[in-house]
Amino acid sequence: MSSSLTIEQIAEIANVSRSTVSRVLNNHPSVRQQVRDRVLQVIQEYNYTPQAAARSLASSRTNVIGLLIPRSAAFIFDDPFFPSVIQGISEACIPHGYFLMLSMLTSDMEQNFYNRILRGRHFDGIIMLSSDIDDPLLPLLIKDRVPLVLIGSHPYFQNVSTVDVANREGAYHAVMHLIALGHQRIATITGSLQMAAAQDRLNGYKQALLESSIGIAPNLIVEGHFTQEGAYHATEQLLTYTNRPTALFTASDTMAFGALRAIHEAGLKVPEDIALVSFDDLPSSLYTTPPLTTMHQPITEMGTSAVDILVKHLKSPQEHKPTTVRLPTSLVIRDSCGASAHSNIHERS
Amino acid sequence: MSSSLTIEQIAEIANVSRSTVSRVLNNHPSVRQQVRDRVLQVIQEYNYTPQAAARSLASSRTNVIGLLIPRSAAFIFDDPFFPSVIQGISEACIPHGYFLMLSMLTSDMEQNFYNRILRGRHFDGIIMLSSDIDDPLLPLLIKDRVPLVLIGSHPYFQNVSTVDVANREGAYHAVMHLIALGHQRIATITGSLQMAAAQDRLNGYKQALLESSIGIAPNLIVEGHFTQEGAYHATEQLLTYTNRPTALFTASDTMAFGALRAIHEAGLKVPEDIALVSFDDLPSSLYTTPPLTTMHQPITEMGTSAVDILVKHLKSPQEHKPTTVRLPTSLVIRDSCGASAHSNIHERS
DNA sequence: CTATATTTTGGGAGCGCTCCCAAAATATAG
DNA sequence: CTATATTTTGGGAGCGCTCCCAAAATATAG
Repeated sequence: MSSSLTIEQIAEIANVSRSTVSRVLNNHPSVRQQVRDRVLQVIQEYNYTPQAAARSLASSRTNVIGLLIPRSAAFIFDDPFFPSVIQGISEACIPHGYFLMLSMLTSDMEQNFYNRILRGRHFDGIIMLSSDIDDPLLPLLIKDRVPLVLIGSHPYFQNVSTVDVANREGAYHAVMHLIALGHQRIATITGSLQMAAAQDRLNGYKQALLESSIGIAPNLIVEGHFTQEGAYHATEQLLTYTNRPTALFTASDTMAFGALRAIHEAGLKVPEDIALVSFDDLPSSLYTTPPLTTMHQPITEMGTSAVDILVKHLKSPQEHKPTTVRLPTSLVIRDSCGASAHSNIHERS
Repeated sequence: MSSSLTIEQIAEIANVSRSTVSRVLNNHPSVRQQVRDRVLQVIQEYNYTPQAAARSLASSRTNVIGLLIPRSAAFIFDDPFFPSVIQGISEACIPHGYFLMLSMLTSDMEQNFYNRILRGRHFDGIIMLSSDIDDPLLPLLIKDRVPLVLIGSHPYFQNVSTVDVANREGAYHAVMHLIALGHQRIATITGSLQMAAAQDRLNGYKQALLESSIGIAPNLIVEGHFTQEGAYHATEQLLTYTNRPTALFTASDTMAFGALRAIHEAGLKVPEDIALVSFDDLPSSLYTTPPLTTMHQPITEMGTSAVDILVKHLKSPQEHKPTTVRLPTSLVIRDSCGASAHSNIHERS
């Protein structure tokens, strides 16, 4: 790579000291306008950019945010939910002047990661996505007071900044919608119950049934692990029952895709034979046959919001308090629930 | 964050010099085994990790690879192709000890990026994905001799390491498959013709027609911009013709999804009314109605391969020569082409 | 044994910044 | 005008490593 000038050389050309150039670079106010302009002009003319490593070493800041997803890359990209969050995070980093470092790890690598990356000070703070409830990394991060934002709340680490949606309430409304359409025998395919979001959505399902005086049938609750394949097999199982469910709530759109496939392959129709409501509102849920009725969650905004919280923490660490943001969900009614007369109505939840 | 020891302190504890610890950290051979063991034990015991910034400053290496995608994040994540490549890259970085920095930029940010990131030496080398033929960044990178690997070949910068598939040949075989099934009136929906892959696939389409003595009808070639929406509208247009095409080749699976939607909405059936062959073999192409016949390309391996080339370049820069890898494609025959008797046969191309 | 070659180790210098304190320049008060 | 307060600037020190050269330790030859 072509070598660049150093701050010292820029200073000499602009006829000021190293310190003054540094002040200009860091927007320090105490530089005369006239001097500042001259320095900026030299910087521009010589295309100078300070070297990240030198800056980091001197200031112990990196301007890098680590995105930590304790899952294999294969798993992450099976579900379009993750790319959407990453998009939100990536876009939000730019205006704040932060860079994004992506780390996907399986649990066996976590300890190693912790040492190499975190103690190596590769970044200033971490956004953690899709962690299991008992992920061993989380207590370590908290103990070491690493600036941290979780996407998806955690049941017992309360003192951490978190961005989340109202999972229980959302699931509750989704299932209530099916009940309002007259369904009584409603199955659910849950996500990995290791994850808080899956538990919360299952609880919303149960709450809706109980409040409507419909009993909870354990055999109508099947774990689908948040994957298409998992949901496919779960649906196959549900369809073997002689007393088949008339409606299904899947805890993610990706699982709805798997469920649809199993239902079609069984020669059944959605929503006529089995009504389907899901959770996520991924872009592609518009394009399934039939298009999905699904609980919209603002996935990209979750990413953006996490960056905003983390950056605020990093910029003024002394006045930092753990912040929790809960973004709203809203039911998007399309064809899969059988209420298509009301097509495209959004109900806030 | 909790503070860590420095190399100097580790050296003192292990009763050796700073230099010896450094040698152990960097696997330098000239350290007595006994001393090496003692140092390693101290490192382990005190959980020491060298600070990335200090290392970079002293060695002018960062151990970070930049993944540069000159597209908006929204565009990238519309097409599951990108996540798959990212997955391959991300997984390949780990065993080499490199970290991955993700940069998605729209073209108006490129100049700024170039200065801030590249001159700031945030990384040792770059993998560039999905660049337009006339992307202004590419000549800059080449001129500055930045270690670089392109995913997707470039028509006139020949002297760059590249990972690619045989796009023209793949498209040729895909279209030949339709011709072999008896189709004569075959349309194609192309990607952004700004991109080499789109041009190559279009050329493969043309070659197949010409070699089979089928004329090229300009109104059967429509640009779909590699997006679902673009292909949806392109298909709508194709379906208005009184002399409708009997077969369609879409240059990406994501575009096939859009085409399928338009065809279904027009009340037509695939493959009965219109046969469809596509390019990519994304995981979800298995789950469309009907499942897609599509030219498989090893997307994840493209990412892995790019990392391997780049790392080899970085580790021994003096013996580096631009390397080109062309990965094979193979036709996966499912139902959308109407040849389902032969279902699941793979033809190498 | 000694002289020489080889292996192993230590420490100075330097990478390019920021931070802090003191000095210089300038503004303000009287 | 001078004395003092305030703003602006300069430079030393230091961040924690690697790299290089020279010194020390050890192996080998005779």
